[in-house]
Amino acid sequence: MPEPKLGRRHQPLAAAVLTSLRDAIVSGIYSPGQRLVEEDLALELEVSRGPIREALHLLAVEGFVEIEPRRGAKVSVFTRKQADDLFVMRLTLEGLVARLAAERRTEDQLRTLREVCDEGLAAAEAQRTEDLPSLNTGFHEALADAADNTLLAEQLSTMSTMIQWAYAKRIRERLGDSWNEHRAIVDAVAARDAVAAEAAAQRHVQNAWVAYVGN
Amino acid sequence: MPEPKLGRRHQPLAAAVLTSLRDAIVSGIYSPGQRLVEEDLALELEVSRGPIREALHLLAVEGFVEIEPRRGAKVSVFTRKQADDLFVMRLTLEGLVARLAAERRTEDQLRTLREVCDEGLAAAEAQRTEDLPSLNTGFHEALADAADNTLLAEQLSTMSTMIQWAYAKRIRERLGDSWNEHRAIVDAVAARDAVAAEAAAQRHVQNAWVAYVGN
DNA sequence: GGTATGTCAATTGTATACAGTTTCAATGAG
DNA sequence: CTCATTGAAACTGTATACAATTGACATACC
Repeated sequence: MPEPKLGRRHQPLAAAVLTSLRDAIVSGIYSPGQRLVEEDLALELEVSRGPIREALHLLAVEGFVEIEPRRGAKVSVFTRKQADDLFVMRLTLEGLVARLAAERRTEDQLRTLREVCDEGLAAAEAQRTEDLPSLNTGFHEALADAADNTLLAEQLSTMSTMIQWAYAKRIRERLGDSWNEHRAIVDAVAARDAVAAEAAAQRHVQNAWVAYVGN
Repeated sequence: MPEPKLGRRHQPLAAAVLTSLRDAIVSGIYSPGQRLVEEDLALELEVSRGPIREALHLLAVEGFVEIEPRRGAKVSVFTRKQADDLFVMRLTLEGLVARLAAERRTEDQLRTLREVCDEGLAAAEAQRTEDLPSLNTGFHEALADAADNTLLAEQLSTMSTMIQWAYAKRIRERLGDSWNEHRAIVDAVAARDAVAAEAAAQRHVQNAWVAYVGN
């Protein structure tokens, strides 16, 4: 096995394969419903079937692929309903994050939140749209950090990836608008107003939903 | 390979291994922190390392074991905080289920809910404690069915298993009391009162928490 | 002509073999 | 006595080989 194509060794290959496949799915290289044959993928990524298998099964748990015994894996197809179900869950959990953040935040965490938020607002006003996605995830990570619930943060992370993918076709750039909503969350968190924080976070996700779905 | 010990063939061995291991962990046969060596498990369950590996990685995603690269898997150790974090999440999601159920239920679903609830109340009054666990999960499954959000139902299912495990040592039998709380949820669902349903469900989980933790 | 059946290719499920790391203990030096 | 070194054992990560099942297509039968 000379010069493997993906990430460096000894972070297990399966991990590299996992992210590689997930990226390929999310970015649309593999389209929904498409069959994912283990050996084909193995050839393509230049590893043996073992790591591929593991990655596929993990992706099945995460929900990106569906596996039927003896019939193999295929990229998940999302009905509108499933996507909406996901969204409702995220709405709820994002509200929880905001509430917890309001209750538990330290002054340090509040400071970083403010910083990220200001940066985001500045980038939005300056139309530096290429920076907005990473700032956006940065904001939500900071909020999750303040909420201090690792499990919740991980859940939300995969969920938001899935939602992004599920609604990919309909996304209109609204990353600029969202920073005013971010600010509202930060203000509530600063005031330790749990109810307001939760409401603001839910409004935020709600608006994203409207932008994605277009109703 | 003559006469494998676990479930019948052609539901993949990995699936059988998965549930077998999870049961063993939850029931305390493997204690928190204990190392889970692939080959030992393979010998014990009379399969090769392949299925064991897969099952372990899936359990890692579910949160029952932790895997460090090149160092193997061990049963997760739960801090009090992590358990509480889990509980908060469940509290929120269980509330969401009740709310959705109140909004979306059909008459049929309401009928089954009522049936399960009556059965549970009867069993509780008759002190038939051995029937209560399955009736309890039956009730929550029926509620999830009415809520009509598969993803949410699956999430909650694993979460409740984990919580049961995490607090296992402290569980006091409160399965009898809980049926009055169940009834309150059903009434709210019947009246299509989403707010009341959500509140009742959260009260229910909250009480379970108190019983588990003992504060 | 339509349905049942048999055969074959494709693909997954499982086992085994080997290579590379990590761990742990014994040994030796300071 | 403590700490670093080194060697071997244990274990994981990966590859390859084989067995078993499925699905499709062709063929035979009613």
